[in-house]
Amino acid sequence: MKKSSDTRGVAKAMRARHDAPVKLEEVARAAGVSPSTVSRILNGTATVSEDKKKAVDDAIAKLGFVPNPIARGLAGGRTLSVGVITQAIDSPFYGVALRGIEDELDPAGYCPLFVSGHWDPKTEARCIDVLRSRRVDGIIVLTGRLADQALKVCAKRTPVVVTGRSLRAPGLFSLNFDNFEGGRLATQHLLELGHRHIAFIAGDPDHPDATERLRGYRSALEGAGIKFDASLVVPGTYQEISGLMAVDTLLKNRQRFTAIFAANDQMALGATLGLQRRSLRVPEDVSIVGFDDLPTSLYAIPPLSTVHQPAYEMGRLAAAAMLELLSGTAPTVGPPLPRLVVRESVRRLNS
Amino acid sequence: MKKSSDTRGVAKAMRARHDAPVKLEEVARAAGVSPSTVSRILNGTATVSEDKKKAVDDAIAKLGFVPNPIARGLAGGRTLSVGVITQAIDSPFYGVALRGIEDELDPAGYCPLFVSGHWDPKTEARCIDVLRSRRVDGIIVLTGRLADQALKVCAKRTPVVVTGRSLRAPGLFSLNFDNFEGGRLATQHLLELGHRHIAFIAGDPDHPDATERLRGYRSALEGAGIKFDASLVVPGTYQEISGLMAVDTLLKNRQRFTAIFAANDQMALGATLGLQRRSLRVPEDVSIVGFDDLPTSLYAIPPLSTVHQPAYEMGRLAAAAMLELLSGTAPTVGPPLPRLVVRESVRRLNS
DNA sequence: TTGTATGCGTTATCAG
DNA sequence: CTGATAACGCATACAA
Repeated sequence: MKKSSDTRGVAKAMRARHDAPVKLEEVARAAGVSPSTVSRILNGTATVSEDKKKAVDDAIAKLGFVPNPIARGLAGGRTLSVGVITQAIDSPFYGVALRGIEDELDPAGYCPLFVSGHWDPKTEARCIDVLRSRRVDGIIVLTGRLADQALKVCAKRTPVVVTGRSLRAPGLFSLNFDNFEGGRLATQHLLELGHRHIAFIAGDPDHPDATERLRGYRSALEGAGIKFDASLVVPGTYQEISGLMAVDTLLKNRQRFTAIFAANDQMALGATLGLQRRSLRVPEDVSIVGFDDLPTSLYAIPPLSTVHQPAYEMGRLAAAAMLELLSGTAPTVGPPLPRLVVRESVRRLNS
Repeated sequence: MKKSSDTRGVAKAMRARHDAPVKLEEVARAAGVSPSTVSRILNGTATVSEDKKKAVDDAIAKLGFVPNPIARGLAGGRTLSVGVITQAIDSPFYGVALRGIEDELDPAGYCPLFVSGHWDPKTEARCIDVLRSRRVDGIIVLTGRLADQALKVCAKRTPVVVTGRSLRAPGLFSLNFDNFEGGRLATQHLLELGHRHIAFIAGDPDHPDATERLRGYRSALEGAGIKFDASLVVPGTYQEISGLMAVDTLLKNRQRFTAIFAANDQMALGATLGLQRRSLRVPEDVSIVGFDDLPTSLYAIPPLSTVHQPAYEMGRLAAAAMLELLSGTAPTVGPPLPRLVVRESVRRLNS
């Protein structure tokens, strides 16, 4: 181990090459106090006399001391980081939620650790293991397909906040979104514009979200005295392409419809494209309403009417709830409400 | 400290409530060897006799032992995590790159730590501090506005991979994308379709990307013997809205143009919407080419012709380079090449 | 090849 | 209010 055929000492060597990070002990020496006192000041663990506090603060400033979270985590059991299980780090929808989480956690000194579950229960379970092993102080789960039970078990050891479900368990807080009401709102809107034949492009039936939106659709229909017609419901996968294919299916089956409610914006956009390919215009020939209100939906052509799902706010709320959990108080935040955003993809039906 | 008006012991209490994580020492005892031997087997630091190795592996499996990265980080100086400075965690473009990074790092046992710089040099500098303090083994910077010099300094202590620049320094590897060539490609394409009056919606002039794309545009024009007309170039901000406004500006100034090259897809989409608002159709009246090839551009209406920027691959390459850096070998990966993707937003000009 | 001893930078538990 | 001292869980020179 001399001339280094060694491949692992690199990072270490680089660190050594220059000034090593200043440590708490040095601060203590510089301030003429004990390490414990410095620690106490840093964490507010106990009251310290004013003069010593000042001396320490000065020393910290002068030396540019930054506490080492790794050591802190080992010693104190807290890492000031919270794990976030999202489904795909590049999801246009969840991305906004991640930003909300980041914005809420940052001022509190916490740092999010994002991992992707890819809608796979096994992967999500592995994510939990990874986060656990990294000793995160808490875990935020954005929807996902992990069994409720698994979350409850997890919550016994690590505080958990989960969106998209309604659960109740010790150490666990859930923040659901009223997808049923959202689905109802969208359908209702089309009904009020005079539409009677409203197709529904469904989402993945494994998603509780998706089935709730479908329920909302049915409920609105029935409330208007319209019989539910299963042949107007086509399956989808939440991807654009499935919206496009859904339109093909509807048209091929010669279904009669003047409006489409898609269970998410991505499918609504796919459907719009599908219609255009058949020379059907939106909204002149067919009205379309989506769900989610993705950032890009505002600039779709035509700008998409949709059910706004406040992902950013959802992220903030989830993070806020986590901070409350972490501080020992019961979370008090409530879920955000669905809201219809009317843009240019719908029109009143002339009867 | 009895009835707990205490707010910090919660996490710890929860952890204690159930089985504590099994530690290396217990594995050693169960296998009848010393802790160091277990450690060696875990890290492949030295050769170990077959039988002991088997005993340890069995013990690990039976006890379900998972090494504690925190302790590992403290003791060994490596955390098996690499920091990633993206600009906005919800960016549709960088999101895909993050996924590439994740996919490449995961099999190597590394874990990405994402932080957002928000295109602000100061914030990015803070990000570096955060990552440093978290003892990441390396840092990947996705473009951003941090001074080159700052990156070089950072690289002296922590290996750095940066995209969107061409730098050379010890411990630093950069992976640029040929924005000039991309801009040339897009413009060239429009020229070949017979367009002579091609407007350009520019990106933020602070972005080297943006100015390079403009250069490519000019170069192609001049190559075709067309004089550069500054009044056909309108400033933009890379946001959809600025594309929309750019069209307004162009029209208000009564500029004559049959095609638009937008410095990114978001502005191209905004421009498309702007044209539609003025009853101009794409591509019948105006052809449009974008830049980036966002996942959503395929489903834009009409599907957008654009310069494909392989963000996912870029992410993978950056991560691969980082792994090489970390293992002490000089990175060998090269940058991906720009490629034009022709879809339905352009048409040949009848002259 | 294997075990022993020490240190990584903090926090927490005690005495004082 | 403050200072010693012992963990925290693992890696690694060093000795055997």
